[in-house]
Amino acid sequence: MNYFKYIKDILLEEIEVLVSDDKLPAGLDLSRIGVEPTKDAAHGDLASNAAMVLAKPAKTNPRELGQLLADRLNARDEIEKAEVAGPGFVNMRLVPEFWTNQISAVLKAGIGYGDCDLGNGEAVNVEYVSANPTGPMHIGHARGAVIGDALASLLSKAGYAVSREYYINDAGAQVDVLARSAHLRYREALGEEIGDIPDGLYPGDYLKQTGQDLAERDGDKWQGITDDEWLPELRSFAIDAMMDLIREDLGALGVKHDVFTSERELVGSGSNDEVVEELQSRDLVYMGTLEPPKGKLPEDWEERPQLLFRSSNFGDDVDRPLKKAEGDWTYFASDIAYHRDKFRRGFASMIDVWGADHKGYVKRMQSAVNAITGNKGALDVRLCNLVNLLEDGKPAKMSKRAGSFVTLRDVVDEVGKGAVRFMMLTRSSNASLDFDLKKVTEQSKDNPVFYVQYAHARICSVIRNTAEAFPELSLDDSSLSGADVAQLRDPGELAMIKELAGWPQIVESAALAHEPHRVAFYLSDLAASFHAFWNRGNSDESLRFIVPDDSTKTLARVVLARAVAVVIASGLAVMGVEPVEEMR
RNA sequence: GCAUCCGUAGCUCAGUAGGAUAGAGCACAGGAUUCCUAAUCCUGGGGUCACAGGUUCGAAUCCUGUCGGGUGCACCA
Repeated sequence: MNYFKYIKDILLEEIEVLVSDDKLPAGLDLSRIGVEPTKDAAHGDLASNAAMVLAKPAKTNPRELGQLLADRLNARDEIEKAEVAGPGFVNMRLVPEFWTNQISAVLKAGIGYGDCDLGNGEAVNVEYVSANPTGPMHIGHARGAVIGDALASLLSKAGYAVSREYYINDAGAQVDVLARSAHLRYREALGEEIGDIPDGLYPGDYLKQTGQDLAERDGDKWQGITDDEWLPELRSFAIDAMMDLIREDLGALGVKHDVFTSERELVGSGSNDEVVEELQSRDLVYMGTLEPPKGKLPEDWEERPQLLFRSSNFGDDVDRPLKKAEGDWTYFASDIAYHRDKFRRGFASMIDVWGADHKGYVKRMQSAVNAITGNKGALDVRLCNLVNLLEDGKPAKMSKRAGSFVTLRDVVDEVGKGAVRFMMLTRSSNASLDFDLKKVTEQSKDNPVFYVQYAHARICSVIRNTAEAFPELSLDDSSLSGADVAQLRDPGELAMIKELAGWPQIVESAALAHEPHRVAFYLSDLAASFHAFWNRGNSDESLRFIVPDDSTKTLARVVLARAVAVVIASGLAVMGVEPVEEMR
C-alpha cells in the first residue's frame, strides 16, 4: 500500500464532508491536491497543499480553509495531530501505530513489497540491447542492457504487463561485412595464410572460432567459389554464431528477453512493402529530393530523388527517406515496419532503449509511430550516454579478444555482474558515466554496490546472532510480521520506518518517469539510514539491535532490521542484483 | 544553421507528476572503535540552482528568451 494515497483518501473524504456541510462549494477541481512527506520533521510526517490549491476557487483564504481541514483531520484515528502552517500547508503527524503497522506490511509482502497496480495490466514493450550481431557485447551495450532490463522489472513491479524484446539488426550491410570477415577466418582455419585483416572487415579474434566451426562442419565447401555463392550461408552462419555470443554475454549479465525479432525475417515477410503501401494510401509517401543539410555541406553531396515519408507532418524536422537512391530499403523503413508490428501485437506503449549516438533518430521514429498508429501508440526512447571505463582513474585498456573495444565479458569477469548492474544504474541514463574497475571492487562507501550490500549483510548477521542469543525466538518472516513492535519509538527507528514506507511511492514515480536509476539512489539512502542507526549503538548500547536480557526489544529491532533487508532485496531485485548475506 | 541533452557546493552528481530553510558522496578540518568488524558513523565550513523575464499563493522544477558546454545532423547502421 502506498501510504500517501491512503492519507490522501482520508483528506479527500474530509473535503467531501466540508462540501456537504456547505463549507466548501461543490465541483471543485481536486486534481492538484497532493500529499507529500515533509522535508523538516518539525512539520510533521506529511503535508498537503489542499488548502492553498482550493482557497482561490472556494473564495476563501488558505489558512482559514486549512484550519477547517485540520480540525476534521484531528478527529481521525490515524492522525495524531494536524495543523496549519506557513502559507496554508496542512501538516499531519500520524500516530506511531500507523508507522509500526507499516513494518508488518513490509514483512507480509516480502520482496513483493512496493508492488502496485499503477499500470493496471497495460501491455508495454521494452526493447533494449539490440546490439548488431557482429561481435561480442562491449561495455557500452551493457548500460543499455541493464537500464532496459531494470526498467522492464520496474514496470512489471508497478503493474504493467511487460514484454522484453531484442531486435536483431541482421539485414543491413554490416552483416555482409560480418560474413566476409567470417569467410576470411574460415579460409584461415583451412590453413590459408590470410595476413592482416583488411580495412573494413571486423578484425576481432572472436571470429576465429566461427571460422573453425564452419570449417569443421562443412570442410572446404565454401572455398574457391564466388562471393555470391557463399555469402548468404556464411552470413546466416555468422549471425547465428554472433547471436550465441551475445546471448552468452547477456546471460553473464543476467539480462533476459522474452522475444527476439529478426529484421531479416520481418523484411522477408514483406512488412516493409505493406507499411509503405499503407502510408501511400494515406498520401504520406512521395518521391522527392531532400535539401542539403544546413551549415556545412558534405563534399560528396548530390541531389538524390528517393522515396520519402512525410515525417514532418508528425513533428519531425524534415521528411525522411524510406528507400536509398539505389532503391534498397533504409533502416528507417524497416524500423517503421517493426514498430507497426509491435503495435499490432498489442503494444500501444513502447519503450526503446538506445545508445546516445542515435539521438538524432528519435524524432523521426516517434513521428513514424504517431503516423502508423493513428496517434494511439506512444514511443518513449531512453537514450543511454557513454560509459567511460576507467582503471584507477585512467582509461582502461582495450581488449585483446575483441580487437578494438573492452568487452562486457571482461568486465563482468573482473568485477561481477551485480557490481556492473548496480553501477550502470547510479546515474540517470542520459548522463555519461565513469565506471572505474578498481572502485567497484573496493570495500568502502565510495562504492555504492558495497555500501548497500553491506547494510543487507549486517542485517543478516544481526538475525543470525539474535538466533544464538535468544534461541527461543522465532525469527522467520511470518513470526516477525506478527511481533510486537510498539517499542519502536526512537526517532531514528521511526525515520527508518518512514523511509521503508516510502518505497512504494519510489516504485510508482520511477516507473512513471521510466527512470530505474532512482531505485539505486533510494537504496543508497536507505542503507545510509541503517548504517547511521547502527552506529548510534556504538555510543549507546540501549540502541543496539541485540539487547541482552530484553527479548521483546530485541525482537522489535530485529523486525525493523529485517524489514530494511526486505526492502533492500526488493529494490535490488528490480535492479537485477542479488543481495548478499555476508561480506566475508 | 537546425535538432537534442545539459548547466545545482572546489570535484562527481541526486532532486523536475511546482511546495516551507536546495541534498549526498568525494575533498578539507575535527571526533567516535569492535551486535559484521572504523568496510561504518557523527560534527563543521562550503550555493546568485548559468542569466533575464513570465505563469503561480509558491519555481532548481513549468513557459519564453539570452549565454555557455556535450552530442548528432542527405543516403549509412
